[in-house]
Amino acid sequence: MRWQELDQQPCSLARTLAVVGDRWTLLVLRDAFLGVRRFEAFQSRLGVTRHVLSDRLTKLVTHSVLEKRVYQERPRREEYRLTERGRELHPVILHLVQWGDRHLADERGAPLFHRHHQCGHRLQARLTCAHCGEHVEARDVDVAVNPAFADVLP
Amino acid sequence: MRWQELDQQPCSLARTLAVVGDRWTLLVLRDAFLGVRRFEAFQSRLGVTRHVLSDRLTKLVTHSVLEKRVYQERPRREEYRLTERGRELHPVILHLVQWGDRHLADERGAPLFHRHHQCGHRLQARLTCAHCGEHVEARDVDVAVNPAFADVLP
DNA sequence: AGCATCAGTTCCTTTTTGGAACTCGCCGAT
DNA sequence: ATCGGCGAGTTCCAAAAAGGAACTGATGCT
Repeated sequence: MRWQELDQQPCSLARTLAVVGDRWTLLVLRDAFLGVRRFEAFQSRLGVTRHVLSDRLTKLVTHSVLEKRVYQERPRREEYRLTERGRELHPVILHLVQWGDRHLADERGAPLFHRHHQCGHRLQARLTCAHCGEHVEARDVDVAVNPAFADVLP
Repeated sequence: MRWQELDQQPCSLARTLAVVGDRWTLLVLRDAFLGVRRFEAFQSRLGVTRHVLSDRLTKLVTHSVLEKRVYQERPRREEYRLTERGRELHPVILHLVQWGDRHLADERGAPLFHRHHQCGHRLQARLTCAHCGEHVEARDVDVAVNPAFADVLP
């Protein structure tokens, strides 16, 4: 299979990665969550080539993760802002960050501190079940094939 | 910046992506969570080239996300199993899957159904604060630079 | 007129992927 | 004892993506 054909797979992870799984894309989103909106700002913060950045931003706009908004006429300039869809990717980034904080930090600890605004404590992310509210781990999840996909999935 | 230098960045997201951010890596982990352990099985399910698969598995073992375990001598054969570190990446995959379920599914719905074993309901993942238990969204998180990194971070 | 800013684009080189075939150790059947 | 098969890779080459640096185009500032 080619990476380009990922969006046609009968798998939500594959389809999602077709949108955000390219190199640099999640780093662009990290910066977007930190408030970055302009091309130049993304470019200088990430150090990614302008070519690749342009490609990633365009792709994110195509999939409605970011939206382009005019912030100045004459000369016309546009910036990129997270959409609601884009904000829904926040848990993904937060869990990736916390995994790095736990396993890849040096003696100085995590580069950034995350605090839960409402309770004031250091944020430790947990995945819970929206129905019962309990903490969920990999072993607590039963996976079943949707019968509508029974012909293409094992 | 080159993608290879990502692991030296003062950012946990960048460092984590240096481990799991390459093409195919998260799909390998998806299959690992579904119980796949053998090279041939990963290869035929993913359709990725053997070359790339070999590279990704080796990298995941290097970072202790998977471990290699002998399951047969003569001829010696090894399989790949998730470690505790690897299992901690489950929330990342689950959130990516649910984002795809919500935004990229066709009329048949999600390809896989996830059920919370303990409560029996369809699993809807939520990120909560381990301290107060409340649901956390992007806007509820205050980010601050760790003073130990003040010289290199804005 | 000349320089600067921002958001890209263009051109060319270096890395990564993709695809297919090949290796190695061993087993079991002919 | 040779032949084919299995499992886990490795090798080789072509195609695609990323890296680097310079260039464009509209406009505003001095």
